[in-house]
Amino acid sequence: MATRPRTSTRRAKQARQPLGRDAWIEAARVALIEEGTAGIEVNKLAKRLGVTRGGFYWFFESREQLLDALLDHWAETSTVLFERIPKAPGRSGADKFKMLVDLWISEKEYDPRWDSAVRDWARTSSKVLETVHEVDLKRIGFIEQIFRDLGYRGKEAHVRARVTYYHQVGYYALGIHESRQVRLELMPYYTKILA
Amino acid sequence: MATRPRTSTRRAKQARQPLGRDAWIEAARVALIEEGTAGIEVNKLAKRLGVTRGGFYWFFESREQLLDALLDHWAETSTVLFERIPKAPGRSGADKFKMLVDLWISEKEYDPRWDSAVRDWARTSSKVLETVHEVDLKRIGFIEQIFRDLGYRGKEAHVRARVTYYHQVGYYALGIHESRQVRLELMPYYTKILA
DNA sequence: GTTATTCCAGACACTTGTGTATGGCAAGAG
DNA sequence: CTCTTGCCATACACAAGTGTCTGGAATAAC
Repeated sequence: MATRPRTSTRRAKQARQPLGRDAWIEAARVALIEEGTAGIEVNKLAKRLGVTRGGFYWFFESREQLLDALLDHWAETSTVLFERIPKAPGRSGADKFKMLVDLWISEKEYDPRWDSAVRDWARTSSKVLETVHEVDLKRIGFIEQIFRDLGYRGKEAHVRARVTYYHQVGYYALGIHESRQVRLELMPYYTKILA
Repeated sequence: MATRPRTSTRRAKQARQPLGRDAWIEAARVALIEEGTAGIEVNKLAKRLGVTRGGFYWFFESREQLLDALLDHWAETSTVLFERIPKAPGRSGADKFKMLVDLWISEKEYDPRWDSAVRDWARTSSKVLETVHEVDLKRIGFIEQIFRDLGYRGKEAHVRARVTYYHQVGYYALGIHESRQVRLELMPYYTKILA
């Protein structure tokens, strides 16, 4: 009665290294970026992690609960990068604007795909949409502060912040992949127009 | 042996009025907007149309073929609105810019949700992404022409067209719903900054 | 060295979607 | 009126996903 080779089924021959709740969330994040919410399937995530679904329900009650956790994760980590720019001590308005552009162009700390994926998700989930709105308003507020430091007042600072932010969101929404160099070449024009 | 009330099962008591291929595509379009590609299910569309899936496979070989038809439909009808603006006879650059803003704000001919939905779709389908890219480039070309009519030259016209277009895409991507009045109030600022 | 806890494998029942096959009504052609 | 063609209902087979349950291995606790 063919006993299965139980031991070698393990994720490697390494010592036991349990996944933990965060690993499932991270896998869900990647899946969301690559395939959208429809791609977040417990089976697929398990395969991606090199296990079966067995352990999933130890961490989460349901797939729905995983999605909630994923959204929370995004909300927690998506405003910090913008918040610290206007609050940077001893920097001029021009410096801060440059910091903002760098944040977007370098794409090191800020991952636009992560952002875009959540935004897609929001289009079909009012709950997610609400969260995204809150984050957007916070970010625009921070950018508006930058334009105030540049000397703009009132509504003009607000509209300039909007144009800047919406433009960037649109850029990512288009799914363009321009080289870093091309984007740097266009930067002076952007600076002239916006700031 | 309980014969079913066959006659009254019909979509109404009206005379027979077959759906036709386009009706299925239109239903798919609505479903895409409301729920994304995952929401495009043959069963749901049938329910929406008041029939069963019986007739679907008379028009389409598969669900996949419906999606292809839907993408084609979008590509065919999504550049025309932009194309005719720069080609409008006897209009100044300022007029044309205003026509562009009107096209976006009125949201009569141009349905931003239809656009956004396809863009979301493109994020997880390279085939769709390709089509969307082509459309975007065409549109930006038309807008660039408007800025040339406004007197801008070379790269500046190009970047201004980009900022304008990307900003608008971003605006819709954010899923904001501002009143027409609010948007009209902000318009002078936009005009000052962009044109 | 027991014992308990943590995490995972695999089988099961259930649900929901696709595509096929068959039969039948309705409307126009003859 | 008859017959053909267009369009739809319904039943069926199949595939794929979710959530539950049971058992078992690996590690930590004692």
